[in-house]
Amino acid sequence: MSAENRLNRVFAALADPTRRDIVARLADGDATVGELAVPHDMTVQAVSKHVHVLEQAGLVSRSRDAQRRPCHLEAEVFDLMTAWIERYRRQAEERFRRLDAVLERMDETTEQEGTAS
Amino acid sequence: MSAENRLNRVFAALADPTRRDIVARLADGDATVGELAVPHDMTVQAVSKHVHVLEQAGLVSRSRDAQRRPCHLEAEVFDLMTAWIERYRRQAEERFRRLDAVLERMDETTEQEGTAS
DNA sequence: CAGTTGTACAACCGTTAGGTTGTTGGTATC
DNA sequence: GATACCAACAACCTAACGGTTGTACAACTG
Repeated sequence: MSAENRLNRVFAALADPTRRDIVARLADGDATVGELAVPHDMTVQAVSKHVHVLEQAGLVSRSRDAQRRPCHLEAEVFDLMTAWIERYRRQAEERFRRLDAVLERMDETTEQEGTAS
Repeated sequence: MSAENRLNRVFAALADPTRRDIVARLADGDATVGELAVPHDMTVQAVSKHVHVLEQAGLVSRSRDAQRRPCHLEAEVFDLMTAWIERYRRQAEERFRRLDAVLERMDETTEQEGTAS
């Protein structure tokens, strides 16, 4: 799957508060769908769907323990997001830095009007 | 607006590749809706909707320049996401660290007791 | 074996999201 | 004032999402 597609799924997965709750719970330890469903006011099936979304996003993996299928958080996927975010945050900050420098120069020579876009 | 709601909107906003493209473009400098629409194979109205979503998420602000309304990237909102992500990444890593310690202790105990089965 | 538990699958339903077209509103420019 | 331009608003369509119910299957338990 492309990085573009992975980003789509990861961001979309974390856009839902129920799924963020599930991630938060799994950060504290593995859990089954049934256990994950307890604190949520919805059916186990609905939680199962949410887990499936997290699985498709690569944020959760499942194993097999008899009839149980514990969910496990794959925290490395977070790196994909932070990498994307940091890239453009830095780019924006770099731009601000340059813009500040320009404005400073304009202050020094207060005779021309700016053309900064 | 609650932090929960802000997170919903920010993650959902960045789940769309068109909107991530817009953010990437704006990291390089402010732009109008018309300019943002050029590289995208869709109508200006559609791009306008995407910008509106980014605006609601707090990722973009607009100003007024005659009949133009330039879009400006508000990169500080990224902090909200990175804070959430880092929190649970660290929690998961801490859990792994403790688990590793437990497993190490179990290895030591096994060696001491010899446990010939 | 029967019964219970944990989970998955399928069908359905109401709401939202992403896109279109058409129309309207400000703001230059002629 | 007439015209052209940028952008917003409204209505509409289709597809996807988040939830439900019902059924089914596999594995433990009695």
